Amino acid sequence: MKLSKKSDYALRAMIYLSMQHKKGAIQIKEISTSERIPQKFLENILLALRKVGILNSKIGLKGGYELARSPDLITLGEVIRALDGAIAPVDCVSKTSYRPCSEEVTCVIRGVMMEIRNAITDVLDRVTFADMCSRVKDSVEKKEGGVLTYTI
Amino acid sequence: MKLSKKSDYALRAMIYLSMQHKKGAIQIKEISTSERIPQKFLENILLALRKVGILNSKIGLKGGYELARSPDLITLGEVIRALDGAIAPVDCVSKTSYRPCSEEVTCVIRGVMMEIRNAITDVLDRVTFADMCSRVKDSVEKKEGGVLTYTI
DNA sequence: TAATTATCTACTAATTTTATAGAATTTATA
DNA sequence: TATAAATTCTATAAAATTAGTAGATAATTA
Repeated sequence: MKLSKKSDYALRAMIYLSMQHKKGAIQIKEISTSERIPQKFLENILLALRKVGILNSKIGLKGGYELARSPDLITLGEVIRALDGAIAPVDCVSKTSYRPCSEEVTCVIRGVMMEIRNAITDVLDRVTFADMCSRVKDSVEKKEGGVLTYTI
Repeated sequence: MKLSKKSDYALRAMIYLSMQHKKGAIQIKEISTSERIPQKFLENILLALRKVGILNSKIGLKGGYELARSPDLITLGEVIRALDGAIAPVDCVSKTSYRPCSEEVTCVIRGVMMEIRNAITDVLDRVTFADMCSRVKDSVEKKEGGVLTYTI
């Protein structure tokens, strides 16, 4: 029941990009140093997000990545699915990678896992990166002294 | 976000034992063949459940395993934690294996993961093996022809 | 005493996760 | 048009976790 490093990095990178939305392309290197994510690993992650249409990229000098859509139209669930595949705890209750379990007809574990999957996706498919930005801002404002930096 | 084979096997074995509650010790071999679980693997699993006080065992002829408590006093969460450790998607929101995340003060991912952890444990710490037994029985009754066997 | 059953210690195999290497391609701009 | 800077692509490697196995030991019953 663990979030992979890959998805964790992806969420952080996505929050970073959402905070800079509409400010042009951001380079991998900038994200990787700011968020302390191994650069080569982050390359793979951002590439995957581009391939599913969450990010746009520009090659060459002054190139980089930016959101393909407004942050309020991208959910955490979409990002996690792009990297880790199905969110469901067992495949027999997955929408995106359904496979029947061995004894589906009377599988009672299935019922419980379905409840859990729904509970998880209720959160992940509802929360957008616009929400995450608000939370970051709230979190920054609450800090005494009002330092201008924030960390994801 | 995947349930391990180990936990899946454990749940199936526990449901099997719950269905036979108060009928004396059940041998590993019987569970392993009925539920199609590799016997040696199941040994490890049942041993782990005994060590945390969920099962009792008897060695020797006519020995075997049985529940240490009534099925309505054992939750799915307790079993999964015994085998896979923490249920929380990231350690910084785990009750049982808490570790601060790198930038906890303003970690907004933490907030979402906390919601998810709560959603998952709401289910897993509420549903007991007595509930699972009822579901199995319901599922059997609904089957046309009323075959007397059930499969988990 | 013999058969049966859990227990224990220690592996091994397979899979998944977490990266890394290096060449190829594209682009801005001096 | 050369150069530097950036993504892209293909491939591999290292590490960690998960899944499963082997075989000897101890306890119990009949």
